[in-house]
Amino acid sequence: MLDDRKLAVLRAIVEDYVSTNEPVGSKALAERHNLKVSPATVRNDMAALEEEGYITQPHTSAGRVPTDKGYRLFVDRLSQVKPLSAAERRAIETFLAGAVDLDDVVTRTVRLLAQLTRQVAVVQYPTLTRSTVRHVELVPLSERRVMLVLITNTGRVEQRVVELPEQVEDTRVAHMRAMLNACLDGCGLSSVPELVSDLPERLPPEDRPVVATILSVLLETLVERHDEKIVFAGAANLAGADFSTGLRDVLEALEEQVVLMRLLGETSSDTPAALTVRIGSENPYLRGTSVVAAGYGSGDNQLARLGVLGPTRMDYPVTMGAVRAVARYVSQILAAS
Amino acid sequence: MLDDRKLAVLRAIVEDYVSTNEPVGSKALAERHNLKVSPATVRNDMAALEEEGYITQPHTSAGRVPTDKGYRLFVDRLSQVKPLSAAERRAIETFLAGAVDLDDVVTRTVRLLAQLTRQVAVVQYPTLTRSTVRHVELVPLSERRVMLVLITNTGRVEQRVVELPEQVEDTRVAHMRAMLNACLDGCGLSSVPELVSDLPERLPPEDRPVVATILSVLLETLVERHDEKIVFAGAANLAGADFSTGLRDVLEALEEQVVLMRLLGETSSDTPAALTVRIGSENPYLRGTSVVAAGYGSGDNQLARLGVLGPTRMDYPVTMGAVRAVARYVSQILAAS
DNA sequence: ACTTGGCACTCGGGAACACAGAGTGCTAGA
DNA sequence: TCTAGCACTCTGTGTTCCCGAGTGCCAAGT
Repeated sequence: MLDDRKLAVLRAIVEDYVSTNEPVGSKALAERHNLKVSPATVRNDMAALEEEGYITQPHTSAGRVPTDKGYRLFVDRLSQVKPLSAAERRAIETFLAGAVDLDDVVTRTVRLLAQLTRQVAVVQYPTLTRSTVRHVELVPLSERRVMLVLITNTGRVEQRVVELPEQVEDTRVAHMRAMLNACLDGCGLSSVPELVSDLPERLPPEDRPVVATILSVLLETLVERHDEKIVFAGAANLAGADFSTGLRDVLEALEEQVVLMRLLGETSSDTPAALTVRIGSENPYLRGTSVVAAGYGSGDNQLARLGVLGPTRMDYPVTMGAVRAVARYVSQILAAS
Repeated sequence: MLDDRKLAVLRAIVEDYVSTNEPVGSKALAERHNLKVSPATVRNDMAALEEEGYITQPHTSAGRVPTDKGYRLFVDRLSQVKPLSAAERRAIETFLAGAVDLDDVVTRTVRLLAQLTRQVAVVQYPTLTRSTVRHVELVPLSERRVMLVLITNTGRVEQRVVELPEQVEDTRVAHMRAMLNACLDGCGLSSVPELVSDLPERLPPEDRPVVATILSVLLETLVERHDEKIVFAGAANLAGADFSTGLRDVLEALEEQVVLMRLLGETSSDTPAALTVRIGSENPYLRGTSVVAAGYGSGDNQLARLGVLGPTRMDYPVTMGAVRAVARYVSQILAAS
């Protein structure tokens, strides 16, 4: 049904349309790409492609524009991820190397990605649930208050103030801290509820209410932060582009953690680090945009996702190259720290 | 030069233009506000106001539009801050009361303000320099690495990983922690450099290199975070409004911490909590926008600023009311925690 | 069987134009 | 000092017209 030349025509249409932002006609197409056939032939192919739903014309007697289906075919079969230039790779490396803590890594990453792709970049914070406890700290603030600090192996720090039901001396706090660390150190966060479930029972009765209070806050922290934090950058890049769904909708989606999460998508368990591309109507909520995302994380376990969001009409090979490269570098950084 | 009626005319022009977004003419003005004079008289007044530079006409034979100078006069002398409704106040209270930590307070505040004003809200994190040390924590991560955690009285937590020059046992770490806390607890952050300057000398020689390393990281943290973190929300509200300086510029400014900082302005030392309004060209960098800001903080010392950014054509009385109210509530929350 | 050139057709977008309406400035009168 | 009237000047809108890019289709060529 679709011979090689028709595919070549589709590829050419996508490439031209992406670079010019104007519907591309048969004549211009035949000469710009050396297809070695006449415009008339191209027209026939275009008619076939349109018949199949890969391209469409905005109105009669205008050039053709790729449909979501067309982009999909292009991404899947007609294009190759374009690797970054050496200069770009160096820039990434040096820029990310300067990060001092997890917050900084994430902030730098999202800015870097935005600048590299000239789109809106989105980065999800490493998921708590898949990381492990590195340390639990109890800091006495006053007689009846302690601050609970949870440090994970990804460098993430969560803290909460705990109001204690009774007055507790510092030595007892220190003891509880030792207790907690002995119990939890190195364990996966998802197994924490299980591990602490019988902890109060193993303690002297007088400690139980206090420890129970602390544990309830700890568990609450785990649950609350279960839905993950997401940051974005490069909103200014939206100014130029035009979205079928208004600019307002896009900006609103960016500030809605939940929507953003859905857009980034879940890490598919089989090929965790692979690039995911969602084109136009394939996206939940935001149908006028495309999302290119990838998982990242230290070593084998994927911690979270990052990606960019842009108009359907984007340069997929380049964008995919940038996302993939950044995901890899961030993974390296996290693994090293 | 400007009698009462002319001022009334100016006020009416500002109010009408803000609500309709269209140049306001003499006829409509004379009937909508009961000025008890004829359009012709209003025209004369308008001519005078234009002469003085308070209003201008986009083109001959269109209505008048306030200039920056006109808005300035309106804000300074012709309007009163409009207090929030009881329902709004309750909403603020309940919404902010649910915050669990400082991050949460800031996030909720910025969203609240954006929703309340339908503009872009900007909130600066409480300045480290004016807060005090509540606790310093050293958490051993491995033989040669500790995590330094700094907790301030505003609930802010800064953490850094410190690479030690030599292997250090946990007991020594505990000792250093006690040392540090004895030295710094309750002190203002700005006095930390001074306080720790002679600390190594008071220690046994074998501890000096390690402590010096830790201190250098501590000081670095203070310096680096000196330029403060700023967050914003409500960018979607920009979609409708039109800015003389392109939308792109505004979005770029929002992502530039430095620019944003300049826009919020410094807390004027004499009247710290007062509302600051910068109109159009009074703003550095972004001249097409207005900024309404106020300081906030627990008790007397102003910790940081918050505010909104919007088109010059905004409803100043309402916006100022919202900013003032939110600043007060946040201050309360911070003082209580 | 596919490709090519030719040709008539169809729209969108821009230029030219006219026109109504809103608003102004000015002058003369109350 | 205010008001009424009047002539003038714009912008925005609607209309018309035309050009050109692009198409679909057909018949001829390879």
